[in-house]
Amino acid sequence: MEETSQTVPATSSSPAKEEVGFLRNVPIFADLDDGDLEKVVRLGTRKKYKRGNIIVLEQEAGAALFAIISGKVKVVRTDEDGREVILSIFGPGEFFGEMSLLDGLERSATVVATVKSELFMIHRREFLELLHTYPKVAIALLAELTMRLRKADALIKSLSLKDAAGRVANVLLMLADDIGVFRKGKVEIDDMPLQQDIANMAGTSRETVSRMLHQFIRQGHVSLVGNKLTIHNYEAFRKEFS
Amino acid sequence: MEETSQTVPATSSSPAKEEVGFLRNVPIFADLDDGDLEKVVRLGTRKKYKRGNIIVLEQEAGAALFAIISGKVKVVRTDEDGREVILSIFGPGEFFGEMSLLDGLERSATVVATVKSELFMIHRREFLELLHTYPKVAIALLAELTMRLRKADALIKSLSLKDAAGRVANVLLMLADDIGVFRKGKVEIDDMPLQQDIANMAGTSRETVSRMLHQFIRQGHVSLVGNKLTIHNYEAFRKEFS
DNA sequence: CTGCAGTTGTGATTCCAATCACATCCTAAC
DNA sequence: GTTAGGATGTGATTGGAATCACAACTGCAG
Repeated sequence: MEETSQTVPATSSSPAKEEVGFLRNVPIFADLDDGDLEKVVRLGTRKKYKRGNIIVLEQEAGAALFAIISGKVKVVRTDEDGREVILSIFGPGEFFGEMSLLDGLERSATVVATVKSELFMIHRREFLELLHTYPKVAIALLAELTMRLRKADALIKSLSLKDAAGRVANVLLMLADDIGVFRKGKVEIDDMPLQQDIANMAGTSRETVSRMLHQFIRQGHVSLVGNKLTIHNYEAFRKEFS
Repeated sequence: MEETSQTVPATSSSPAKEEVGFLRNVPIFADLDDGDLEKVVRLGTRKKYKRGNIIVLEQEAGAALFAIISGKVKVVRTDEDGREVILSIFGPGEFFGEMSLLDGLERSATVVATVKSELFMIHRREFLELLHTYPKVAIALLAELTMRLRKADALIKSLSLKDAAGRVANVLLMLADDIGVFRKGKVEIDDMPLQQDIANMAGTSRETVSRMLHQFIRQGHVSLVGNKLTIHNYEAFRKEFS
């Protein structure tokens, strides 16, 4: 898949047309029609980041909404002594940065590109306009925030009530839901995160993640080939580690 | 404070007028003017609950928005073996139930009245109408959900990175922010929750909460008289247990 | 007042998981 | 290929907090 941004669009003098495609995968914009999407595209800019680049920094006042065109980012909060929690991992079609944008408070987390990524950025002013012009977007945003709250609540429950095995299992199940490929009861998770990152999502240590993963393998719940993990029976696995 | 619902309103045939008062304390309705508030009041109904009553039950499909007129509720999720996490505690002016309402999914938590409470309830259909009629409400709701996400993220960080002392301190600080009275660097929290409930917010055991509370007292950070806890130096306490 | 259910305080014990400490394995660069 | 840095596997040790077990206190009901 190569960029073809030099292709001349048929109906407009702006270099849009096929650029609006990625916006259609972004849930909060999905309801808009082509014309509106083009307007949205013109409100923002594209930005590229290399693996490890910081996209937004905790405590910065800046405010913009980012949508991921390609790549992957993690949203983290960090300790005084450098230990980090991963609050979310986002991929293509997902967006972030809406929080300080909606309430004007400073950013509460840092966002880092975990691989080379291209993002679409809209500044606060433009986004708020958008929100008022297209109530649909506001409603879609409500749905998205709701989903995130549900996920956050589930994570809180897991962190509060489960032991290390349960918390690691929970992360695997979250990954399955997010990026897994379901096929006949099995789920394949290509492109597993590093064990350290799993640990930072599960609120445990890297070593414990390693041990739990192998425990799951010994128990026949999952198998791991290279970077691809397979959960053999999603329902059974979920049930065992609620 | 006695109910005076039989007082005849001056301008309307409905028994509204002084009933709209409580809605003004509800952030998502705060921007509406008197006339609109009266309409809102007529869309819903009042309900009373006794201490311990279940207001909404996890996994129910039902959908309604509840605003608290008086009293206090806790939002909990429960284990197979009965252990519970408290996700939030809400008091007068706060609302809940918007999630399954916005995304149509089943409820993900149970809500229980912790004291005698009176609630105002609006059904899904009416609320969604409201959302479309008054975009202001949608925007205010976005702000509220954002705040809840911030709180959830902070809790996740606390649960992931801090030890028992830090997590209990964190709950005290949350309570301070929510219901504390600030005066010259000190914060008084009247009406402290049960230790068991603090434990269920901090992801620890009741015994540990007891020990940590006494540790804080020995260290001079807080004092406890009857049911009132005082944090002697909010900033210092926060800093020590970030 | 008496009693009882609910709440809290505190020791003793147990055990899970963090940490420490390496060995090993990978892969990506040279 | 060789090498180096990152990532992972796994034992040994330790510590923090859950759990168990009661005692003490509190308030409310009768």
